[in-house]
Amino acid sequence: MRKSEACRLGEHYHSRCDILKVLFPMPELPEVETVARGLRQAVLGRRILSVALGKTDFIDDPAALEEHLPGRAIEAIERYGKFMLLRLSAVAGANDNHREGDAKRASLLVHLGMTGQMAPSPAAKPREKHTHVCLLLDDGRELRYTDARRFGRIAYLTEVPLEQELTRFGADPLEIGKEEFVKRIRERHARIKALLLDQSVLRGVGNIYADESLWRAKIHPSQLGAKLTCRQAETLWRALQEILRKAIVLRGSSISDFLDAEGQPGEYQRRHRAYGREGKNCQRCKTAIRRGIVAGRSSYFCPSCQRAPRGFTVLPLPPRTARVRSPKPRRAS
DNA sequence: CTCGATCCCTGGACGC
DNA sequence: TGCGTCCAGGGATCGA
Repeated sequence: MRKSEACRLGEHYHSRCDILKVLFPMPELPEVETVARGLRQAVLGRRILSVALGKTDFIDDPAALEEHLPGRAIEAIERYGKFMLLRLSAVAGANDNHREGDAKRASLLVHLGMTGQMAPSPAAKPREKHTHVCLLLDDGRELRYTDARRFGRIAYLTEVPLEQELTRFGADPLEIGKEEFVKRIRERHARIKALLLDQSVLRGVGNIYADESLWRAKIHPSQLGAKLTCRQAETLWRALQEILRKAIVLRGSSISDFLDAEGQPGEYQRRHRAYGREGKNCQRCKTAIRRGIVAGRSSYFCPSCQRAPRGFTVLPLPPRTARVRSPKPRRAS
């Protein structure tokens, strides 16, 4: 239940990466979609034999995992916003329907938080540091969840609680229609950046793709939703969809540092136009991209293309030291 | 309704 | 080289 050193799993650190072991620094919709697709290919149909847990403070009900996962097969893997949904079979041979839901279908809800990773691994392979959930599969592999910061979340949910859980979220940004999007944005007085990040408005958008779509649509993150023109809101809708679709095709945004070995991390970070580009030129107008805090998050924007509402505070550019930023000279591998 | 502050947690960046 | 400090960031929560 709590962080007990006693139930800590292995501390070995091995950084060989399979194609599935990609570190996404902040998984949003495209990254989660990428992981879900990989898992679908790798573990669909496998049955869970047993469960081993490490730290469990990010798991809703750890005991429920140990009790209810063994014996179930992974029947489907879906993405819901930034969540992955592992659909599990009913327990084989159990047909006692007096046990409310427990023998029926259920799901494992997984949120990767900031640093979560989920990937299969040979059971014999030493567990990486911060591995907190290991699901032994019927093919001799383990489906492992590792998460250094434990900002993620894992929950075992039967059908009704799952439904209740999912109703808290807004529309999928790739599915929402233009009119609906425009309406939802323009009826709100919050800042557009806050609205894009609000999972009950849209599910799956995070800091990177919010900034990228706002840059593309030439809208300042601090602008109020209600103050957008219909035209602006429509442009934003289109920008958001195009960017998310492209990012999925490019397997999301990962960190260039991690691009080594045979891993095929995302490529979308190369396409970032605003996010993380403070001080660099806007690729439309050459003005230096700036940073400010909106909705409590770092927000990157072009002060020229994206006109700020009155009273917005831009953060001063950091001292430009000799930031040659050579990507880690070399690494013995 | 909306906002900001606070907490969770760790690794990486930075300063000395 | 090593240590201390600061900070990011998704989300929940609480008070203003």
